[in-house]
Parts: sequence; C-alpha cells; structure tokens
Amino acid sequence: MKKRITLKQIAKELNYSISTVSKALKNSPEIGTDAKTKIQAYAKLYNYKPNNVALSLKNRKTKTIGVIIPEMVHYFFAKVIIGIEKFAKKKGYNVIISLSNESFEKEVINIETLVDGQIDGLIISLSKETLLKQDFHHIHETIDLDIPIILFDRISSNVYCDKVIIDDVEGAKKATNHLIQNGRKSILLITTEDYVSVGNLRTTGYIQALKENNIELDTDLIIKVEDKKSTEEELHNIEERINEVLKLKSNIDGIFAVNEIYAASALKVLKKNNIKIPEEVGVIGFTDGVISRFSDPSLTTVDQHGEKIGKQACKLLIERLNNTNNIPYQTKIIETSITSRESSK
Amino acid sequence: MKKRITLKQIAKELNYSISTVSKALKNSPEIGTDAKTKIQAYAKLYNYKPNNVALSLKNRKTKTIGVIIPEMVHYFFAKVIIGIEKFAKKKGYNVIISLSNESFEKEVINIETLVDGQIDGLIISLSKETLLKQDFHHIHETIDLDIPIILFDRISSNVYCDKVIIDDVEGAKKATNHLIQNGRKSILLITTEDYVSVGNLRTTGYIQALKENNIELDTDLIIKVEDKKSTEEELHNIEERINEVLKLKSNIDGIFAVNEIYAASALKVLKKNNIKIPEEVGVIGFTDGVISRFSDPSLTTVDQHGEKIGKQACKLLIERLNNTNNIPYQTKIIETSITSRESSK
DNA sequence: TTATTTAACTACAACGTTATAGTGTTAATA
DNA sequence: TATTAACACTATAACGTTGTAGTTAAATAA
Repeated sequence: MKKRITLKQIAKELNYSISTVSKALKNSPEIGTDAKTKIQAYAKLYNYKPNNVALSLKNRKTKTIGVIIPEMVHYFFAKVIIGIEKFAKKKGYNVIISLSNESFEKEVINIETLVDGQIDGLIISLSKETLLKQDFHHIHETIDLDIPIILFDRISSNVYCDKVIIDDVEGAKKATNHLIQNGRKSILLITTEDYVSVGNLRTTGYIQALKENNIELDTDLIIKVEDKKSTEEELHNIEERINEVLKLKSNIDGIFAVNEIYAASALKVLKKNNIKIPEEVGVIGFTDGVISRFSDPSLTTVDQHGEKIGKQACKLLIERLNNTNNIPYQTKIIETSITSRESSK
Repeated sequence: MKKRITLKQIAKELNYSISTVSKALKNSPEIGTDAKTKIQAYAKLYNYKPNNVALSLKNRKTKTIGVIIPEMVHYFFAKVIIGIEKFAKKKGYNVIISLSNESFEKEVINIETLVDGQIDGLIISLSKETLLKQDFHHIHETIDLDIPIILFDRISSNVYCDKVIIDDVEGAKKATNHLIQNGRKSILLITTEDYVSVGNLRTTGYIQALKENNIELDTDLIIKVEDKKSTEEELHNIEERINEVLKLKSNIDGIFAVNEIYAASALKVLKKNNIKIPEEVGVIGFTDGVISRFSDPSLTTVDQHGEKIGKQACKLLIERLNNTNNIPYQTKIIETSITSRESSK
C-alpha cells in the first residue's frame, strides 16, 4: 500500500538533493537549520526509515548473526539461542537460525547459504556427524573468508577459532562426586560413544572422580550409546541395555547419565524394577531441562547455563566483529552447577 | 583473507565488461561460447558467488522470512519452527527468528526491526500480552506496508490476514470424548483465562463435548489459570488449586489439561494423593511434547502437529509473496490427533 | 577593492547486481 | 551495391545509501 519512502523521494518532494536530505537526517553541521527542520519534519511525517539492505551493501556489514544448531527440540540449545538473541538484539544485531539436524551435509549447506552475503559472523554447535567425520573444511573455509565463527558446546580442538564450552570434565566430576558423597560406590555411567566430544569429556570426568575417591573403575558399569537420534526405538534400546546391566550388577547404587533423556530412561527402568529412588539408587543427569523438572521423581542435574553460554558466544563474536586487528582466539569456559532435586538425596 | 570475488574483478581480470561477465555466468545466449567458457571457468576457479545483499537491493526482495514466537523453550513452537525452516530452506528462503517473550512491547520492537528492510514476510504467533491488550496496530501497520503476515496458533479475529490454526475446539472435544468413552463422567478442566484464544477455544470444546454426551456442566470443575509465565512459584500455585478442587470434588475421574505443563502438574498432585492413574483418574493433555513423553505415567495428549503448522504457514506466506495480485486471505486448519499413552486407558 | 573564508548546499562515485538500450562488426539478403 | 539482420559484446541506469569532493553566493579580511 503505502510503500516505504526513500531519500530520493524526500529530496524530490522538498527540492533538495539526496545528499542534503541524507545529511539533514544525520544532523550534519553542513546543513542549515532551515533545511534540517523541514527535512526532518517531513521524514518523520512519512515515517522514513533507512533501507537496511542498502546500508548493508554500502557498509559491507549486515548486522546479522547466523546460528547453526544440531536440533531445535532440545532445552539446552533453546536456552543458548535465548542467550544469543537477547545479547544480539541489545547490540543491534539480528539472528538467523539454521538447523543442521545432526547432519554433516546440512551443516555444510547451511553455512554456505548463510555465508553467501547475509551474515557478519556465525555461532555454531557442530553436528554429531561432523564430529564423527572430523571434517571441518567448511568451517575453515568460512574463517578463511574472514567470517568469524564461534563454536560452542560441540567443538573440536582441530578448529582454530573462539569457543565457548562448559567444564564438561569438571561438571561430570561434580555429578559423580555428588553421588559419591551420598555414599554411592557403584555408579553406573550412561554416556555416548567417544566421538561426541561432550560425551567423551563427561566420561573422563566420571573416571577421574572415581579415581580421586579411590573407587576402582569397572568398565561393565559404563554404557556407551550410539547416539544418533532419540527415536522411540532408540529409546527402547537404551532402556534394554540399562536393564541388562542392572540385572548383571545388582549392587549399583547410583546412576550418572550424560543427558536428560538417558537419565529419564534410567528412571523408567528403575521404577519398572521397583527400585526405590533415591533410597536404593540415586540418579543424576546432565542438562537441566524440562524433562528433569517434570519427571517423577524430579531429576537432580548438572545445569549447563545455556543462556550464559549463548550470551558469551554472542559477546565474543561481536567483539571480534568490532575489532579489525586480529585478537587471539579465546576459549571461554562457563561453570556448571548442580541443581539438586528428588532423584538424589 | 581471500575476500570474495565480484563481477567487477572478474571483468577486469579477463578484460570483459561487467555486463558480459554477468550474462556469461547466467548462460545468456547473447554471449559467445568463447567468452562464456573462459568466464565460467574463471568464476568457478575463484569460487564466485553472487552477493546476496546486492541482489536483495536490486530485486527488492531479501528471500528471508521473519518469525516471531512468544517463547523458545516450548515443544510446540520449536516444532513449528522446524516446519517453517524446512519448507523455507527448500524454497530458497532464510529464516530469522525473534522472541517476544510474551511481551507486547518486545513484539512491537521485533516487528519494527525485522520490517526495517530485512524480510519479505512475517510469521507470527501473538504474545499473551498482545492478546490481552487487543492492540494490533503493529500488525496492521506492517500489512499496510505490503509486508504479508501469517498468524499461527495465537491469532485474533480482529486481524485480517492468513492464518494457520488447529481445530482447538475439535481437539478439546476429542480429548474430552476420549475420557468420556473411557467411562469418565466427572472431568476436571485445567485451562487458561479466556483472553488466551487457544485456552478459550479449548474450554469451549470441553463444554461442547459434555453437552453432546449429556453430562451436566459443573463450573466448579473448571480451573482457569492466570497464564503469565511458568515460574516455580506459578507452578506451585497451580498444583495448590488442583489439589483444592480434588479435595472438594472427590468424584473426579478424569482430567483434561490444555497444555502439558498443567497436565504434568495434575499428575503430580494425583500421585501425591495416592490416586491411581489411569485406574481412578484418567489424564489427557494438549500439546504432544517432551514432558508428556517422559512423564510417569506417560501422558495421553492431543497432538497439534506443530511441524505441519509451520510448514503450512510458510507455504501460505511464500505463495502470497509470489502472487502480486491479492489473493483472498485464508485460514488453514490443521487437524489434531490423539496420542494415547499410559495416563488414560 | 580584491582576495579569502565560510555557509549551505550539490554532484559524483561507490557498494554488487541486472535489465535495457546501444554499438560495432560481419554475414546474409534484396 | 546498398540494406538488413545476426552476433557479440558494452554502456548506462537503477536499487538506496553515504562520504568526499566540488560549487555557489555571501561575508569577512587584507
């Protein structure tokens, strides 16, 4: 209907040049008071807003940040996005979100699309497939193009860039210690295969905690799940495996799961076997999400503070964007904390 | 480092005009085979990609869709976004996401920011505050600016535009009927205050189902929650209210909650009172989310098919964007379905 | 009185594209 | 032989901005 007005139209209408109008609206001292008031009034009346696309072209900056996450339906990632979005908006940036759906190929395509002129920088959490393949050419190429990338949570030491992570090892240690301090000695670990960096690190933390408490490591007490996608079938599979180990090792008195899905699965199996939680077995999960909050019993978890991570990632990115001279890459570590609920006493 | 190459640079390097290069890369018949092969080879070698910002300026189209949702940590909205994103990407569109955080003011600001030149169209689910205020000037202004808006789920009949909704009344009827067919007669409804359109409609569906089954409506069996934000405190409050009604009306044998948080709260209260689910009381929720899936017992729910909604909304929007002649506004209704789980037998 | 400064503007180029119109050159037609 | 058509390209303008470098005319200084 009433298409947006441009400088050109204002200029024509008021019989000034485009430059004058532009400068008047920027309150430049070059322009006389008369012209200024006239132009500004007219602009306000017709609700003039500069065309951001034209500005982007001129400034070679889009004031937009791209975010690529492996999946959307995931409390942690949702929280991270909230953190990113909040901070970005405050700094005048917009956020474009893409989903890799844990696929390497989609990740590559998403980056390409985003890099093709729409964003100033990227915040990425790598897909499981990428981590498995250890193929980071798309990341490197983007950085080579002078488009800064911040990696968070799912990172790789083979990529040189800014990173934001949690102290996964520490967090897992805290979790394991939490159970040990409750007097648990035989703690089942439900984790992912080692190629998922966070799973790997949390496994390490678990092992370290045991060692520091002089508890012998029993590899039979470690379930490593091939962590593709949590389909109904996959979930069933996990439950089966937990059930088996539980039968095999009747002395288990604690369970540490590296995410809330595994923790919820553990709860389910325990309840099915009429094992009392937390009296007989204490359970603690990683990721303080909605499942943990509403499960029965509610789950004690390691809170990753996703929003903080998002904010930090966004901050690092914007700092880099504003700093033309190359500052050295940083890795920020966000502390975890334990949220104690019913599943551990 | 190796900044992206432009038409200009190719032209200079190969001694052609910019026009020739542009046309050669578009495989225009105007250009000779010789020039074409040379230019295309060079472009490929230096990985030429057209600058999308320049294209946006030229075409007055950004190929970007803005999405504004009230909150991120919400299974339904996450699913909708997945649907939007998938369809958009397939059609060559990018998606910018903004959060209104249920605030009217943030919604207004978000729209302004997005409309300022970065998006071709908008997909919005209105914030609760907006619905409460019934102030839609920001929506109208945007539509006036010829920027199409698609509303989904949280809509208002006072806005004229395309809409995608579920059959909330039908869905609620289905849910209530599901309980009635199980032999329940005294069904507690946990819903929102009436200004939330979906809550209102679901309440209507509940009432209709009762009527159709000749069950007298007992308003004491309806809990209307002031639906601000689900803080720990708010949740506690809801549980209290459920508990009270449960004590007051001991013959309750079914509970229908209009979202999964309320349903989960109901489960909790029932279990605390040692009421057997589903034997003594059957429970059904709305929104098939992660909480329902992992609760104990798992929750029977009305599945809103969020992904489908997102896809449909995106489809409507892109159709409108491609159609310069005004097609009449449509309201698409996505059918709900019941996912039967443990909480109802 | 002439030179110089200042005020208040305007013209132009550029960001990277593409569509339209225009320019030569050669080949085909009348 | 003169006219026209076909080919292969180039110039230009435009999308909406902004910064730099002009251009006037009036005011001041020498």
